[in-house]
Amino acid sequence: MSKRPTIIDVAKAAGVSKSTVSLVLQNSSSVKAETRTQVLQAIKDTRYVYNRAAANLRGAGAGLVGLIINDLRNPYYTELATSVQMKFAERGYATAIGNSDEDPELQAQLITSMIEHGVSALMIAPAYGGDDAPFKDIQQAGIPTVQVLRSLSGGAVSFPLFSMDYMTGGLLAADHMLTTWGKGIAFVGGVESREITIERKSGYVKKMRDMGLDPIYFHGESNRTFGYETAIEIAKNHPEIKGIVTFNDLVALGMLGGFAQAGVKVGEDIGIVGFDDIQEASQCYPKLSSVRCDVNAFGQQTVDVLLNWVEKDVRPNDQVRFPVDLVLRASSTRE
Amino acid sequence: MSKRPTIIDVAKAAGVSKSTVSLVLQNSSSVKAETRTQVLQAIKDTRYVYNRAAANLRGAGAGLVGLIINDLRNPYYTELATSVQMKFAERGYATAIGNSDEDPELQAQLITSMIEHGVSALMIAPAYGGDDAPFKDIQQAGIPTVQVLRSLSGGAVSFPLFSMDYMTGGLLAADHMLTTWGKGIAFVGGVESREITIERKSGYVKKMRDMGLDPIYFHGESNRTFGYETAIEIAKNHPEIKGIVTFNDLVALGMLGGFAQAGVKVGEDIGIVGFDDIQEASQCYPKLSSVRCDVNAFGQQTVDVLLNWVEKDVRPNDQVRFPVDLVLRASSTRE
DNA sequence: CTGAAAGCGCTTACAG
DNA sequence: CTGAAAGCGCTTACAG
Repeated sequence: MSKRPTIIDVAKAAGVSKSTVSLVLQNSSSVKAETRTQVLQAIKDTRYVYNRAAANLRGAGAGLVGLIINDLRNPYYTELATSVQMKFAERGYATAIGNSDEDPELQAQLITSMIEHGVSALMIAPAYGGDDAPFKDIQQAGIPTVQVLRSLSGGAVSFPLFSMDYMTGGLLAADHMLTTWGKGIAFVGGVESREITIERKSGYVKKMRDMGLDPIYFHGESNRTFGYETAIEIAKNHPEIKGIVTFNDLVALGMLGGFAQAGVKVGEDIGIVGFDDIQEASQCYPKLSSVRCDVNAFGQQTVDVLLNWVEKDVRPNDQVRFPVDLVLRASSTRE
Repeated sequence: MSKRPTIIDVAKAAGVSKSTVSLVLQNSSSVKAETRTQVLQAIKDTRYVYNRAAANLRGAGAGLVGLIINDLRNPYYTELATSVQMKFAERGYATAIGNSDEDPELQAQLITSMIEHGVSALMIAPAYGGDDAPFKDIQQAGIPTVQVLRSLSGGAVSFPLFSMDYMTGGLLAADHMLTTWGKGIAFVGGVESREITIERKSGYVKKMRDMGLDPIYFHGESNRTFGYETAIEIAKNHPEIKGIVTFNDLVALGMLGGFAQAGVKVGEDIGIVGFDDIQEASQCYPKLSSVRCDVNAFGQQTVDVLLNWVEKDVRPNDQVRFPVDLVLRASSTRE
């Protein structure tokens, strides 16, 4: 209805040609300061808003990047989304965040839509399953893309992977638990055979095997509910289990509730260590030991690398792992 | 690099004109089925991807909507984002989610960026503060916009507000607490004098006043940390407080941790009722009573109304309130 | 330092 | 039911 003013309206108002306005818009240094000021004023006056679609069509970068997350309900990913978006904003890019909710169909739709909208780069924490047609499309479109925190197993297409050193994290956690709570250490959470599950339990498995022990698994969805239910199950039927390493903090937090319900004292009767060290880990009761993954720093640095790829055509390494460490709190340290 | 195929390439491959391809792309009924099939095949063959920028420029809707959330770390808003995005996807729109993180500057940046990218509609859970220039821009651009779950106080610009019936929620909670735990009922959380705080505590305040009681407030950030700290403070210095109504579940959840730490038994020594009924409320220990706001249904319906505005030019009412109810669980019911 | 002109990939009346 | 032509609002060499 109220037609948006265009670059031409601004040019008229400022008494220059539209080329000059365009130059001002991109901060070109070849415009006289005085002219520039006039144009800027005209932009204000006309309430002009830049039309990305037109700019984009003509070949300019869209200034748009896409972030696709597999589970926006998980604070770990939410923290990633937050830090990534801020960093992108800082560098002048708008971030379109999409939540695939672990659904490969939705993920495909999101990817298509982002390509259509002309994103300059893509960061994806992939959902599992589905075919890799959408990934092929990304590749075909030549869009710089990294996968983060999770890797797609095999497949014809592969993007550089930025993730945490989950193996070491699991090793640290398992070592600490074995030392503090004896041999009956179980691993809880993670859908079996998924790439990410294999990674996250690898350290635990290795440590157990090294000690000549058999790993004990309770695989399942990595959310609070599964943790809650598994805690009750363990309290009832598994007196041999003395300590638990979880797939992530969400599971651990759920277990805290389950054990409380069952009257088992965490940090006394049984030890738990989580994974991710989300904020809540230090705000629950008892406070949760956890493998700390500094997702904030991770997000920021990954953005920098990705934008280097976009702007300077520097392709990153195929795999980058960020270090993790173990934070000890009441849930796993007998006092 | 690998140049994206255009509508012309497809036309060539299919042996038709580019107009026909365009028609097929928009599912026009005036294309012969046979021709359509050919074109579709050509699209597959050429790995053509639609270029929104071009379409958008020529006047077609961008198929893009924007959702701006004030706090992506709060599960309540995350659930909203999830349901809203899915509903939009169902109706053929891509959703760009942005997190203002309660920062009016960032919010302004997000708004500008979304306008530039030509969103067809905007849904905003606003951050407070800052001037309303960005909102004026939205209005000027004529973009159908609703504010959700939070209202901007006053201001020159106003958009239809879709929210919950917080007043009734507070009334129900306060009534229940007064009946079950006696007169010493406090309200915890919410930054004083913010519109949303006033709304969320209004029911509690009214109920207390009606009973001839003075309201007791502990205002602050509405997160776990504040809840945790306030619980410890109350355990130490406020034996007169027997029950608590919180601003939201996050605060209540934090208090659960604080009281556990302090050795106060929630549901026995003191009662707590939360607000929002996020998933975690039924998965913590003790389970949390809460004012249930069905944010999922809310999100879906709000999307429908907003898209009706976009597609059929039906402007919604200035204010719509969704009903809430009280869910009783162990945290507030003495057994 | 600034202007005139071409063109990005679509959609949309308008003919046929 | 399909094609030829104009135009959306920018950017980008190219002159001047």
